[in-house]
Amino acid sequence: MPEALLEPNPQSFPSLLGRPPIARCHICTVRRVSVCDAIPENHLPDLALSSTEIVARPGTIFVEEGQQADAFFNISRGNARIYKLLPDGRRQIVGFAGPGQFLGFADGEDFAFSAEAIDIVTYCRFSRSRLQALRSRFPAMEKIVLKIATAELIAAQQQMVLLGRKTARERLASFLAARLSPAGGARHPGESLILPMSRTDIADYLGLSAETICRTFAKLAREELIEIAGISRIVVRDRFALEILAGQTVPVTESPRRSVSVHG
Amino acid sequence: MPEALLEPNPQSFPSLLGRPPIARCHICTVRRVSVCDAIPENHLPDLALSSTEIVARPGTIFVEEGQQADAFFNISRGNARIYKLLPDGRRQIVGFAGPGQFLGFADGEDFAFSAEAIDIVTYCRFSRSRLQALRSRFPAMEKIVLKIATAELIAAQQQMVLLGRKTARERLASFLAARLSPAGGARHPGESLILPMSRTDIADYLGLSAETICRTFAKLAREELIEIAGISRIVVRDRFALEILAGQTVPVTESPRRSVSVHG
DNA sequence: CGCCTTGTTGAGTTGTATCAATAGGCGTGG
DNA sequence: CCACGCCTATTGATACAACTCAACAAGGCG
Repeated sequence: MPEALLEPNPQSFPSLLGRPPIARCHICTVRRVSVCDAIPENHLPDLALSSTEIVARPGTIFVEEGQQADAFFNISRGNARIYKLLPDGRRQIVGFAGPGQFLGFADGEDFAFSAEAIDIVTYCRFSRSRLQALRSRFPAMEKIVLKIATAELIAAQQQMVLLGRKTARERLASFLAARLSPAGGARHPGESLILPMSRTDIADYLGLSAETICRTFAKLAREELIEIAGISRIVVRDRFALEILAGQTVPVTESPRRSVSVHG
Repeated sequence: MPEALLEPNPQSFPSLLGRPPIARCHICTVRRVSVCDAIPENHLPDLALSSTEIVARPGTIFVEEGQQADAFFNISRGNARIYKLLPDGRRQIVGFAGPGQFLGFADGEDFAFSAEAIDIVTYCRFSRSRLQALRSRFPAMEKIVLKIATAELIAAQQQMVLLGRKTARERLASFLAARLSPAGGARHPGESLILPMSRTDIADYLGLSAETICRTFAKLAREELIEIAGISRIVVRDRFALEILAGQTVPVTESPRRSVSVHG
């Protein structure tokens, strides 16, 4: 692995990446799309001093379910899987976190999820008390945090529909459709998607087996909705068909039918 | 239906229930377990004037997915199903809301869920702007709202594990276990549960068919984990076995195994 | 007392999981 | 530069949990 930046430390380590910490937030590429956007430009040095930048190599578990929830995290580079385990090891991935993603919502004392680096992940760690202080000083941050929690809740409910009521085909279509550029955006004839996670990760996210993911990818490719352009690159050939399959369109106003058959 | 309180209005209607509105919050039975707990006693009249109390009869859809999200709701009596629909009518219930429950989190302009009364539901409606005003005046409310959103997010992630990775048997056990009095509480030899929702509701909540719910109830009863003491009353005979089945116990610290077989 | 909705049970089907074997990528070392 | 080893992906064969369809029972209400 050509990671000149990484130390022998087996897990992860604080890193200044060669820059004075006080300027870190000024040059942060995800600041404007993260919680940190709540902090005015002239207070960025405070923000930098309130957090620690950490690099985690692939496979590093940097948040663990059951551990004391004493910090929040903001990912600046790379991708992580967020998951929960059953006692016998069955895994459900509840989300993937990429650049700009805020992590750390906890109900009680402990984290209810684990987070593991998929590729090389760089993130900032805020101790709970430091973030608390920032939230008091900058009320905008309180609002942004609530906004993030709300958005995650809505997304989680959407995922419940997927897990509870969609077929394998519909699940994979939903997964791909959600990763395309925002709906209504430019409709390129073939939009390319990079999937940093493994087939097993996708399976554990969609509540399926890795084999079913493979087979369903292959089927969608045979039907020319997508093209498998590499192990982690998918070209979307028919975005419209994919979105219809995903069933994201708002249902018409009509009295709800219960327990509708999928196969009828 | 012996509902002397209900008017001919087919949907729902504002109601003062014969009391001056200004005193409504003082006598509210769920105030201390809801967002309203953030308002000091001496400001309760303001709270009462900021909201409208409404009664909805069974089957009334009082929040509809896609409608403009211009209000929040707090249930004071009764039970509602919170659900999302797919275009062909398949339904996923994302939660049941009972007394004290706060509703109305929305990401964008519109509600992402519908809410329908199961039994007679009494709720208070706060227009978005009124609640905004209250949140500005009483910072404690902002904190409570965030706390509620966080708790819902954690619960939603837990439900994703259920929908994505548990068997029918485990799902039903989880459903029942979650409805028992808090873990570690008094372990009555036979705790009685009242389920206000139908088998079909339970099915749409657990991502199963109504038939599977019936059969699984029957099986758990044959094995004497529970007793079916009426169409909506379940007596839990072996709480411990139920909780083990549910798999709520925190997993041991161990490297996660992916895609573990359930049947092996 | 009979209608109508909801719940229960049975029989058969099927989507997806499991088990198994092969193929493909990629880094390491000869 | 190619062979080897290891891990992930893919494809095939089979099994089974849960679904669908269907018939009947139970309960509530007019």
